[in-house]
Amino acid sequence: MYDQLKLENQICFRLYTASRLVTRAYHPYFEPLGITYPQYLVLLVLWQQDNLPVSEITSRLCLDTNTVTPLLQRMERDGLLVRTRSVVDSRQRIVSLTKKGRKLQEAAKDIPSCVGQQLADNMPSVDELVRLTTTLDHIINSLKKQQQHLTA
Amino acid sequence: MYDQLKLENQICFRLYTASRLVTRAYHPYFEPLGITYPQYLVLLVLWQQDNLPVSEITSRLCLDTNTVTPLLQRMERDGLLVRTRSVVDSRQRIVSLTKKGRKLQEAAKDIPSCVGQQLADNMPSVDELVRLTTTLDHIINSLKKQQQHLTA
DNA sequence: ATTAATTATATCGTTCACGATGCAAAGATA
DNA sequence: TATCTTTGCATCGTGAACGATATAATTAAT
Repeated sequence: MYDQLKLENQICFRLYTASRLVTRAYHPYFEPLGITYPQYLVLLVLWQQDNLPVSEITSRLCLDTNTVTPLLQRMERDGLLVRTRSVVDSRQRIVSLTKKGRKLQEAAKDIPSCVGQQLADNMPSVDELVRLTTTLDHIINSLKKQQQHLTA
Repeated sequence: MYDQLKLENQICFRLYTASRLVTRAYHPYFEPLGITYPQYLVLLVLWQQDNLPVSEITSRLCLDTNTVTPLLQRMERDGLLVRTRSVVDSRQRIVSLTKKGRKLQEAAKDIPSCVGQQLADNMPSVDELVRLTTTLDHIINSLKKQQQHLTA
């Protein structure tokens, strides 16, 4: 039995599990709003800056168009946004929030603190969450560089 | 604009992205073996202890049967394992590795260190990875407790 | 021993992720 | 201007995740 193949020694498994459980913690808050977690991420981007081309959304979320395009199509179907063709470059699709999509921001503004509290509850220190953030950024930036041939 | 709704302030997004990118880092190693990341997790469990009921696998991976059952079916289809009915409790399905599934352990034993090196490369310190592990365990255990009504 | 409740797993439908491929518009080159 | 390449997005197929529901076997209760 190789020690490095034990489940409890896998950082990847911890990341994978933590990510799933945290997403699951958001679910009860999303359900009444009729959105999913990835849709929430798209909304976060657009609330911060509206009228973006698809490429900008994929870039900010580190996702590819084959994930984002269908995601945006469903959100358009649900009346959260519209996708218009750019006038300057008709290959580009400009994504804009509808009134409904913009209005959701108000309803969502308390969600992060609610989930954050759940996380902080059994947490030794707030400092730990700060360090977590820094470490995750290291991992993300490192892997983004190494995988640029895939995303760029 | 609410600060707590900015993408760069979301721990959840970092976890989600880090998890995806790390999984993606494993992909080149899995492809020649013909397995996926979740299938690798199942193999990790079974390499550690063979002949487990489905419930034990779901429990160790923090996944539900509606995810694991199809996963096991695909792995059985690919000849990595077999699912037999328990004699003592015929509701239970005992999952056992085939020769092919057991043999993959040899081929996989160097994967963790390869990916680990990629991670450690742009990492300030090894200590940081240790703290990450601890923090993720805190999050996982805390959320597992809170979400027990869903998984148990 | 029936009936009722619980448990173990399976099925179904929807929504991601993502590799591979396609296609039309824009830009570069000849 | 014709062609060649690149870019931006879309489509397709497969494999997860997961809520909801179903089914058969075990256990508990009457």
